[in-house]
Amino acid sequence: MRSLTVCAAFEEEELNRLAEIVQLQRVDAHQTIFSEGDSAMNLFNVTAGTVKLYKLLPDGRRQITGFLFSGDFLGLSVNDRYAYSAETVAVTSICRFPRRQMELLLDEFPKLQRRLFSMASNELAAAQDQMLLLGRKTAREKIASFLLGLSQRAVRRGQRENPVQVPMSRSDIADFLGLTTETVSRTFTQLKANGIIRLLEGGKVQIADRRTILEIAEGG
Amino acid sequence: MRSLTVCAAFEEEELNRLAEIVQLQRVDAHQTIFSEGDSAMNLFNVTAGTVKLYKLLPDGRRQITGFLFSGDFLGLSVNDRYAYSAETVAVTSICRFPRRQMELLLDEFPKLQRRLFSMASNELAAAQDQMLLLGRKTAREKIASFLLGLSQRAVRRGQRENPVQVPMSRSDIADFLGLTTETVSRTFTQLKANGIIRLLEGGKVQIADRRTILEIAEGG
DNA sequence: CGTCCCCCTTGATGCACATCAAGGCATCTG
DNA sequence: CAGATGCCTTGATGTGCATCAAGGGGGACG
Repeated sequence: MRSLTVCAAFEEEELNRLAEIVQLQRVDAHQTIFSEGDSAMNLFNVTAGTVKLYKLLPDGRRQITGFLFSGDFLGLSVNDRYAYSAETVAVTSICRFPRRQMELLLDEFPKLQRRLFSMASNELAAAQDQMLLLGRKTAREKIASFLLGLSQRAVRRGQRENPVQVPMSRSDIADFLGLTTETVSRTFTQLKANGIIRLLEGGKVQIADRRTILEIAEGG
Repeated sequence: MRSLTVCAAFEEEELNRLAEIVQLQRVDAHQTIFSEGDSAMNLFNVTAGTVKLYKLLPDGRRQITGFLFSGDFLGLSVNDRYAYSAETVAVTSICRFPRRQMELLLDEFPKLQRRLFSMASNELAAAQDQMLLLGRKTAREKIASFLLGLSQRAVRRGQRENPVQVPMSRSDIADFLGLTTETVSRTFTQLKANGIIRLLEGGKVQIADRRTILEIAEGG
């Protein structure tokens, strides 16, 4: 029960009911949680670690549609199938909610439903930002936006905004931003050379010049 | 009241209550419905015509995040501000729901909330498809996907799937697909030359070879 | 402790699409 | 009806990022 308090931001009464149906599990890095097209049996909540969501084209081209961190939900589905695949980036802990039982709870607690809806709305807004990024930003702007985004989300989770933790590989970043690993690498190098960022140990990135990176991100 | 039946797919009891707060209005082509950042006073439902949603970068670069047709909703907001701008593509009829009153109704009719949630989920799935398109598809694949998407949505609205109605300009298509008008135009010309589509009067496009265009869209 | 492997970086080259430019055609307007 | 205007198409050229290629460094493991 106690451990459940880490299970996202729910309220007292809801928590008790959620506790009855939830299952907490730890997942190693680079493990598939579910695949696109799988029957959507569960809803998940990340409580620690990092998860990536992605879609594939038949020839293997990949688009990562989002990274999830502590507090984020995944598994919302359309007509009972997952619309994307989910894989851990690092060691991760997730809460698993059987979908059927979750739906019953939603009927019982409209507030809960409301919260989920508001989360979906936020995701939708994020998705639109990402479309703007993918369709209209340059490589440099994409990387700047990406770093800022990570930083801002870290703050919302109560972590430090700088240096930014970047737990995913260059290849994952590339597939998230619609670039190649080489371009991602070159762009990092270039931002470093400009004194805008510093690459630290353990996948951390120090934002040395926040103002400039903000300008770059917005197309300045 | 009668005219309200065109206001999307709601149920008897809900409809009566919705009728009290709704306002139907007709809007000319190329009119702004609301702008990104505006205080989100209303929720809208398109009952006829076409609307585009878009986001801008400070230097004017534009990404259209979606086109809306009869039955589609717009105006979901995060922290009371619209996350994008909305503009009519052609003459359009929309239902307007004051947001405050809509929220009260949502509390009263959980089913209504459920329906909105499911719509948001669908939009989210569509947004992820669009990310895949923007990040990883070629111009040819983008155009093929775009035409198929329009065709499929037309079917869902009960219209004919072929020829496809394409009410938006080349420039709008370009900003939706992350291309330029020139590339859109050239790609149409090329698909026409290959005998895969035919360009008809009045912005209609005949899909001559559905199988091939499907293959192209999925990266075949 | 050496070797393998993966990830990252850097360099050289190529190409898909952008940019720049111009002309056609339909619609609008005084 | 002449001129203006907006949208589309087509051609010539440019370029940002992809592709191809190779080497370096760190962690895993025998």
